[in-house]
This record gives sequence, C-alpha cells and structure tokens, in this order.
Amino acid sequence: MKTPHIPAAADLSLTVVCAALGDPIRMKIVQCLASSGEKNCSGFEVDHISKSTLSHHIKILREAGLIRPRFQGKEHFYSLRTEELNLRFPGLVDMLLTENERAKTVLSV
Amino acid sequence: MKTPHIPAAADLSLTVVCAALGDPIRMKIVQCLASSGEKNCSGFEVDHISKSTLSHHIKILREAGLIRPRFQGKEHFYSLRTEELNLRFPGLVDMLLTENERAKTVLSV
DNA sequence: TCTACAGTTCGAAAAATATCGAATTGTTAA
DNA sequence: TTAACAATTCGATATTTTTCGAACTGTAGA
Repeated sequence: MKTPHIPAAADLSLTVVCAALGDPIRMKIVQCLASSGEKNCSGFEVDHISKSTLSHHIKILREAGLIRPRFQGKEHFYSLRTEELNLRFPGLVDMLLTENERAKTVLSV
Repeated sequence: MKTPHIPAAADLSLTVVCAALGDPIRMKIVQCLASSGEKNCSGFEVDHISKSTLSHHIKILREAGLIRPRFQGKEHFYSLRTEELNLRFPGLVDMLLTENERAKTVLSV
C-alpha cells in the first residue's frame, strides 16, 4: 500500500480547494465528513454513481488537501482535515458545517 | 440595456460559488475586488486573455452571485457583493481578503 | 451622423472534467 | 489457496468548460 500524497497545510491553494468543492457530489461528501467525522466510501450519502467515479472524486478531494485517508483492513476511512483547514483557511470548515445544517433545515421546513 | 440577473443572498449556492472561485482568473478578479472596491474590466489585473473570455468569467461570477455590476456610461463597474456574501456565507469575504494579503506576502518575501 | 470605445454575445475549436465498466491491488476470512 | 470484498487504476467516451475572433449593442464625443 503506497501512501498517497497529502499536501501540507501551508501548501494548500484556495483556488484548488474551491475547485474541489465546486462539484455537488464532492460538496456533499465534504459536508458529510464535516458533520459526522470519519466514513468509508459506502458511508457517503451520494446516489447513483459508480465506485470508480466515487474514487475519482475522493482523489480530487485528497489532492486538494481537504480530506485524509486512514487505512484499516480492506476499508479506507476518510476524514476532513479540520485542524489543517482551520489553520490555513479559518472559517472554511465552519462554513461547510453551517451549510450542511442549512441544507437540512431548508429541506425539512 | 437589459439588467442582468443578480440572485438574492438567500438563493446563493455554496457549490456554485465555489465552482466560480475554482478558476485562477476568477479568483484573481474576486480578490482584486475584495481588496480594492469597484473596478471595470480594464482594472482587473489578469494577463493575456481576450475580452470575450474576460466577459465570460465576469458572467460566471455575476450569476454565482459574487459580483454586482454598475453601469456608468460605456463602462461597467463591478464590485464584490460583500454585504450579501457576509450574510449568506459569513467568513467567505474575510477568507478572500486574507488570501489576497497572503499572496502578496508570499511573493514579496 | 459617424466614429471610437467598453463590453457582451455568438459560434466554433480546444482543453479539461466526469462518468463508466473492466481489470487490478490489497485485505480478510473460509 | 481460494473466494469475497473494498477500493483504486486504466482506458474510453461523453459532457462541460475555457478560449478565441468576429459580430453586435449601447454610449459618448467629434
């Protein structure tokens, strides 16, 4: 298992991060992780996409520096890089959390 | 002159906003406006793109709800929708300002 | 009215991205 | 060792985005 590249906090680019968040599936994954910690691929509540497509989106999020993998057996658990993101882009994670709450509220009202 | 559509603060989508910011030219324009108020097309410090391409990027920023035009004579002045953005996505404009400062610092050191 | 100017729109081409199924890697359990 | 499973990678295709030049719109001044 070769460990994938995870950029350091200082190397993150806001443009690259925004591009990664600028896709509905990836935004969903990130908000999911922001609100409820660690999940593996089957835990993301995304619908009707193949596993190869999901893997592609995960790679983009990882390379942008938004998420971090943890390997346990045959599962890959992903989590948001909250501390690094708070350091490099203060307010971003809060924004994602707020947005996630808002999405729930707007739909349920 | 037909007035272009400007979405209300409540209608802004974080995904759409991030997609708009996920392009280096558009990120540059937005940071430029965040740091120094109103500008027309010739005021954005972007290099080597045709005016039709610039116009295209401006349209995406406008439709995402990030910028607002003001028409004066033959010039179109654009500004960041700071108040609305602070209402809908608290922390976003600060992040853009911080990033703009950081870019200057990193380059000049 | 004519011309110049600022900017947008149109249409086409190029480049990038998203998507999928099949093949592959690595892990665990039978 | 074999099979099942989780996930990634590969190769191809479809879709979207970026980009440009040309044509167009609206404004101001000669």
